[in-house]
Amino acid sequence: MASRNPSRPERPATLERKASVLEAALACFAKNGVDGTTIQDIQRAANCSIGSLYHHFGSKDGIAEELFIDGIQNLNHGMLAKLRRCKNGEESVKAVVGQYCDWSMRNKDLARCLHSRDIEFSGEARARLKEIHRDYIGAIYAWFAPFVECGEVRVLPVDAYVPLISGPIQEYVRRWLSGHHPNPPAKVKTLFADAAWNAVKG
Amino acid sequence: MASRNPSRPERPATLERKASVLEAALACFAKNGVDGTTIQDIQRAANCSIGSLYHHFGSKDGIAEELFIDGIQNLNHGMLAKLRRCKNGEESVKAVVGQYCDWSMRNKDLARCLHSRDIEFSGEARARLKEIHRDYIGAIYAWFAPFVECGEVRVLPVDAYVPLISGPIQEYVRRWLSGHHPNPPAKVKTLFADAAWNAVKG
DNA sequence: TCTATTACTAGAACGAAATTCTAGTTACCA
DNA sequence: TGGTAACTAGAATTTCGTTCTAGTAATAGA
Repeated sequence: MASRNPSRPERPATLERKASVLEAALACFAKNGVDGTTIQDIQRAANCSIGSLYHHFGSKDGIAEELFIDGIQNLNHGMLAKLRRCKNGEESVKAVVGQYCDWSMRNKDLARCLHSRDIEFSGEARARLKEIHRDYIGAIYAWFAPFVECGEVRVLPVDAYVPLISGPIQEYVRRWLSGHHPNPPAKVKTLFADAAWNAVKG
Repeated sequence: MASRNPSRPERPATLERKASVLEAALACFAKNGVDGTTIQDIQRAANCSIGSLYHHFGSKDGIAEELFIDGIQNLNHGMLAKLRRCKNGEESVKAVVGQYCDWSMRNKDLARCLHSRDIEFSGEARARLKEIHRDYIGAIYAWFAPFVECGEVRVLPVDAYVPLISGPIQEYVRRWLSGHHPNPPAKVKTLFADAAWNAVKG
């Protein structure tokens, strides 16, 4: 998309407009889901024209993609920042659960967006997500590697760690977000953190 | 939908046709996702007319709904059947994990359908699902209640059991189905079953 | 300051895909 | 054997994402 890789830099007002569109879109997505909101909904909520939307984002999914990617990066950065303040494996594992729980409660709409499976990612976005995920997982494994080496954390198939540690809290949050049950995840945070630690401690 | 609540009973050939449509639709959904397949795709694959599809299912989502509901019921029945052959809490908890794993591997396409979030359920379908879920959860809790009472299984917030027991295997299967990693869940089945038991044993 | 370039806005036109409508045809029951 | 309702068929309509065309406005370079 030439329009999204301008040869001349963007104008100052552009960032503001994009941000306002993203905010409006997130509100719409939160209310009616991605598939349930039309371009017109977003257009009206953001007070801008169709042309403007397509100029900045290229497509409806482009908007969702940007929200999704921003959201994931925000979540990832927060997680790594939290981890770096931990002293050992136990603290780290429990921090992962706690941080996921806290972030989801603080960013309910965004969390709902990350859980929704109905964004048709473009090849470009898929590649970007893969890269983000690779970097993130790399950083996470690098952080935990020493704890595994010294025996504080069990040696397991690599694909097993994330489901064992984050699976329960993710599932709980997913159910909470979709209105399946009313009890916010704060209630089970430490319970699930303990369970996660039990599942992977050496 | 009057056409789906006929005042006169359905004809014998109807079930057959509906089944062939569902089969064709599942194949399409598995290949291109629910959003990625058109009514025409299904129509061609099932060798029937648009009118016929709408007569029997009311909408594209109606087809997806029926697959989804059939799938969930199949999964649930299998689970309960398996549980009833267990002698104690430990066997039961581990059976839940194992059965979910086995079923997902045996019914990959259906499992993918159950994990997909892009079916827009009608109010009617939502109600039906709620009812199915209520019955199922009721049966599950009834099965486990004695083990909790005798202390073999821990007392926990009710909403915590499912995520603690099934969260990890569900997350693992989800990642496997979406091609995130290539290792089939059989590899971690007993590992996750043990973890589940550890999380809830008394 | 003037001018060329390009970001940006706007909304009408277009096209694809879901759904509805109309016109039958076929099976079953009285 | 006639009436009724399930069922089939596909053309017409609608909805909605996207593209196109025609501008306006900011900025860089002369």
